[in-house]
Amino acid sequence: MPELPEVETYKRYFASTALGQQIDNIKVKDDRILKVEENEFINTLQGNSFKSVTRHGKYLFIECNSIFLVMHFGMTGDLEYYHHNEEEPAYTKVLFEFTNNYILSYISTRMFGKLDITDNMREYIQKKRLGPDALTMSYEDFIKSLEKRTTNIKTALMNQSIVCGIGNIYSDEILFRSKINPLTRINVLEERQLRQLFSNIKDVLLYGIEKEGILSTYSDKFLIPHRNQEDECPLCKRKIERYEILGRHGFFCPNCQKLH
DNA sequence: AGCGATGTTCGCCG
DNA sequence: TCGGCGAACATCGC
Repeated sequence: MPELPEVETYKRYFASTALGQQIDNIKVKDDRILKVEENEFINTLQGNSFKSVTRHGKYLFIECNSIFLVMHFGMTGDLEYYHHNEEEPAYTKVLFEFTNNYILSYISTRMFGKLDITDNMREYIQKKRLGPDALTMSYEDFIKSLEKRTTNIKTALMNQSIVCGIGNIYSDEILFRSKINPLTRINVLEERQLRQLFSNIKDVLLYGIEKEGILSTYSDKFLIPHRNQEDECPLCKRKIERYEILGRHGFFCPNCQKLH
């Protein structure tokens, strides 16, 4: 499921369940999900406990034994914490079994997620060239990130090196609320628009977190409930349009989001 | 049955 | 080296 609001929801879920639990055993059901060698992965974590969890964009960094377990969820990742008497969730790739008889399942239906290990969170973020976290960045961070870029604003918002945490669905929502056409080149945006955009990034993501990323509960005033069906614009009632960019498809209102 | 999918990475080109 | 772009990746549900 995950863009930033979903990953923030996973973070809170993790914090209220697996955090602080001692890892009794780790089962790797499919080692293709691991970015490090399986033995190293297991030996580093087993016997220790999760001390803290931090989110940067769509990544979670979980402190354990003075290193960090890095979780990324791809398009179809999930976490489930359950009692060992209960059934193992479908598409479980890695199981963390705790001494309290509970188990955390790392789920990845389509294998796009990844688990990694790092001893330095900051270096890891730098090495992957991840931009500032979309939720916590300042306006100055945002502007600095966009500098020297020539691409369109939709591509920029989805580029994790520019801003970290926004994907296909939320970028559409943010642009819709900002009344900016997705194909607008960054360099033609005026300061007023950039400030508006920045503030809408925060508002949309915060709303998403409040809703725990459950799209079906989003207000009808949002673009999100009108995706996939060629619906009408919740503002002007004209037909929204489907478009394609970077091999992804999105939606926008050609009337409210004019290109200039 | 084929296509699309809330993501990242890699290789190519300028 | 860097930015932009498109294809590849793996798998399942509609």
